[in-house]
Amino acid sequence: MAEGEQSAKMAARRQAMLDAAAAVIFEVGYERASLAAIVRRSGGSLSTLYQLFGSKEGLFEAMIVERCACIMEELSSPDLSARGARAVLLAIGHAFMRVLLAPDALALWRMVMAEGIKFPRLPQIFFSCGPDRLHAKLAEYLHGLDQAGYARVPEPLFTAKSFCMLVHGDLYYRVVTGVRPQPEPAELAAHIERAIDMFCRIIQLAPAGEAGDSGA
Amino acid sequence: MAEGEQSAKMAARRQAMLDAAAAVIFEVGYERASLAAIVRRSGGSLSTLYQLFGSKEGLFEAMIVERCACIMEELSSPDLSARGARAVLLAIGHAFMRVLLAPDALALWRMVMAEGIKFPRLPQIFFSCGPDRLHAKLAEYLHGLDQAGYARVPEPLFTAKSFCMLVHGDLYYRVVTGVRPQPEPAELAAHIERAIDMFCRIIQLAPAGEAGDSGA
DNA sequence: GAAGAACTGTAATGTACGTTACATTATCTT
DNA sequence: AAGATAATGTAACGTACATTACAGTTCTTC
Repeated sequence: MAEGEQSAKMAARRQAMLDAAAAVIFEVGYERASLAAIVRRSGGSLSTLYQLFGSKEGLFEAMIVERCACIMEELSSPDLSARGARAVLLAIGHAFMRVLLAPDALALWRMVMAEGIKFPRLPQIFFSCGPDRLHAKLAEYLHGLDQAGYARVPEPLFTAKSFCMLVHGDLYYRVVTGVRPQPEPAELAAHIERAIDMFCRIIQLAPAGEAGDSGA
Repeated sequence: MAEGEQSAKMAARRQAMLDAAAAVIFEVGYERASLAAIVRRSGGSLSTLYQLFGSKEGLFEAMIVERCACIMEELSSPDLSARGARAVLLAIGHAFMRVLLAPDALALWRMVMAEGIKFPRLPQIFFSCGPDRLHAKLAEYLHGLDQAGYARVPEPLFTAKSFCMLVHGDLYYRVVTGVRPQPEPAELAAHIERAIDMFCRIIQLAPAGEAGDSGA
């Protein structure tokens, strides 16, 4: 049990350092984040940090990988339980926006954009953890709607990607760049509904609720 | 004429420094870019740089402002001369993507995302130079289509934004993050056409060419 | 063409920080 | 509980770089 305690404690320290790194780096950016500030926040020591992660770059990569998995997890299993295709799409849209607009997800995306050139693995990991999985699930669902005759989705994957584009829309850009504050729930809901309306016209989904109740 | 030559020469130096700053900063990022490297590239001297821009931050802001205006200019006057609404939308889509996918525009967008927290003016300038103007013009055009009865566009501005979203789509994200290379012209054209097809369904534009020849 | 201003090159300064080294303390094994 | 192992705190090292100071050079202007 002693050994277990040992590694458990080290694992906790490791996690604390990842959390501190995320907090500091997300706030000021990779280059401006100092390891001293991270250690000050996490507890432990600089020596331990170097032992666990090898370098500043190592810590950064580990932190981003961990954050990608953690933040994007919710996107990989969308909730398809609502009654009616439009309701399902609405639920997916809401879950999507809830994840995207979470402060950590905003910061993560900024990091991926900012440091993707220097750390090419990051965007790859980000896409495979997040968008790729969601697109695949969504495409599958849309294909089901098509097969069942409730909608016309000749290109499910492209259509799934377009769904995401319409839903996050201009709003996401403005929030992530900080030119506008987070939307109030009502505004967000209105935004999503308008996007879903458009999307339903794209796939020619019957506007009323009668279609798609068990579509996929 | 002597004074004119003087300031003309200084203006050229200033421009060279802005260009060099763009080249270096776009390549390695703001923090990693050294003023020495910029001066080495631009010619002139560090002293002149400080005289013209005051500080590294001053140079950076000036460079971004200049680049925003320069890169986004093409977007503010979309070409509406094509025959038929769908052809106009296609032309706008192509111009839009040509601008967005230019290497400098990709780098500019990365900078706005990366440094927007530290330099809040940058995203504001970026949006007002680029997206805001394009959205307004496009909304105006779409409203014209609606008035003429060629399409149904109850919310022109939101619809214009959605147009941009659909056109740049997932493709833009992947190129700007570097997870995929620039598309070949054929692939790009196919992407845009699919997006326009979808958009035409949204606004219920007649698929054939008979409508909208002088719609706006 | 000489006085003066503006521009340039280089060196100096101060600071911040990644990384390493080492002495000290805590933890685990037996 | 003693010895071995690992974690911590601190300090030192080297480097990179923004910013300033200054001496030399070129251009402007009368």
